[in-house]
Amino acid sequence: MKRRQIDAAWTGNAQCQDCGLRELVLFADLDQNDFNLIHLPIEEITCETGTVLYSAGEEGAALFTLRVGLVKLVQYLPDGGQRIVRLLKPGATAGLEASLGQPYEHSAIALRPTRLCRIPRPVIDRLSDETPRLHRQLMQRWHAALREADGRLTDLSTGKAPQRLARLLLQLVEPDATVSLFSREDLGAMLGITTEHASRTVVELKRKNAITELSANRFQCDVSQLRDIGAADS
Amino acid sequence: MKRRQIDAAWTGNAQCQDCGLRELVLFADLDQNDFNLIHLPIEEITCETGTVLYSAGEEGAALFTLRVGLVKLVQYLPDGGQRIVRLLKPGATAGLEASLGQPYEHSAIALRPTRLCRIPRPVIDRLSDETPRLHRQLMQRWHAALREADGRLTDLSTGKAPQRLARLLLQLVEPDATVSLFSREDLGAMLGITTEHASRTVVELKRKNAITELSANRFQCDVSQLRDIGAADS
DNA sequence: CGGCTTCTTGAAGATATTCAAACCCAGTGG
DNA sequence: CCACTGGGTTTGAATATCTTCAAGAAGCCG
Repeated sequence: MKRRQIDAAWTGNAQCQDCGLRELVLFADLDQNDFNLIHLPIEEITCETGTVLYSAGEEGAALFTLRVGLVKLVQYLPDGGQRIVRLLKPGATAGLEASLGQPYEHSAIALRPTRLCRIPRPVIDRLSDETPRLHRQLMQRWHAALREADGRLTDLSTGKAPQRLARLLLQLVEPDATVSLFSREDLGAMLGITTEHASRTVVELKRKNAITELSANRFQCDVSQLRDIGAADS
Repeated sequence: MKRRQIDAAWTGNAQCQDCGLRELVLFADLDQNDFNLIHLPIEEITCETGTVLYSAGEEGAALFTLRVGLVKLVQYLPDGGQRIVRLLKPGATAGLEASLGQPYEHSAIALRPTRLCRIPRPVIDRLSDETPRLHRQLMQRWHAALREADGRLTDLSTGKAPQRLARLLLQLVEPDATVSLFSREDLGAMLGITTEHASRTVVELKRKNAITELSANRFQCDVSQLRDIGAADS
């Protein structure tokens, strides 16, 4: 897996006022006066699978809003292994710690081609001082992140491997009942199992026809069967 | 285990300005003017092991700051089992969701005799509107809760049972190298293993003399050995 | 076509679960 | 006082699940 830093992937300055995701993103509540407070460019970044948005321990210089794609937050374990701590979907925020002046706690890596907005910390600081409207949104973000984290524990770290995988798939299905899966290594790091066992488990669900491989790592899901498997292990 | 609701356990109204934990608690940054905004009583509550502070799904009417003791936040699984999502130690905050007007996401239950302050939501709302000083603290709380949650995943849901238990013990040791443990059932719910296996694992650490039972559920810890066990499984 | 990585498969052994039974201990009532 | 009871804990044995190590298959890229 090639890992590129994000320096070269600049797309252009964002037009937040016209953002199609206004409802979703951090600036949902801001008005025109608030936008006038922004004096630093908010970049819109496009990057491909494997791109490292930031690394654990770095100074938190910016915060990211995900527009398209999928991003993993990973923490490295004492023994060198990695554990995926959270998955970010469009509308989610990465690097919230930055808004508190803290270094990043995870490494953020794109799992698919991804588009996101990079909001420099000074912008957050400025807005934070001037408008309370941002606070509500920031808190909501913290809250959402925490729910995600709790859910990861109850959904993806509890029960047998097939249950966990089924629940993960249910979190990832598109409205058309398809899923793009990522590498078996990442799957293992998500579910807390070995790469090999992740592979076996995928095969097992395929054998049961709970999922059907359409093309490389794209699957058609039998949602109701996945729900059965995820709920109680038969 | 008897579970009492907290109605009867009222100790008195808190004197926040004089609070010995000012550094630790939510109101650390407030000044006299801010305190004047508080028009509802902040109760100081004392409760014993097993007391339910609040239950998942209830309207979030207040937020709690833990002064003494230990509190578990549990989420109930689809299959009826419970998983302990977080452990709160003195200085931590329970029920942050309340400050966003959301229902509680967990049930909070005391694992030991506990003292805490109950801050009604209107107080938070009022202060939130009037003083930005509270925001920083609230964010810090969210941040801390999130770190806790992430840590639970990497420390206590990864690796073999003895490793997990060792790491949990290290989180709980007092300065004098002793630990008060809770029930085997709760241990299992923390570590993601069965009650029986939790029991066996405790016995195993006792056999290795990594811990020594002083009295019922009080142990003397060999911290350095626990660290070894927690790091790599031998 | 190599050479590389990722995915899959196999088999042996380690680790955890399940179900059942024994145990301990505190509280109850005869 | 002692037997009885009920909760939580411990133990045992059989089984299920996961890991480990090793090797083969399948893709991908130069």
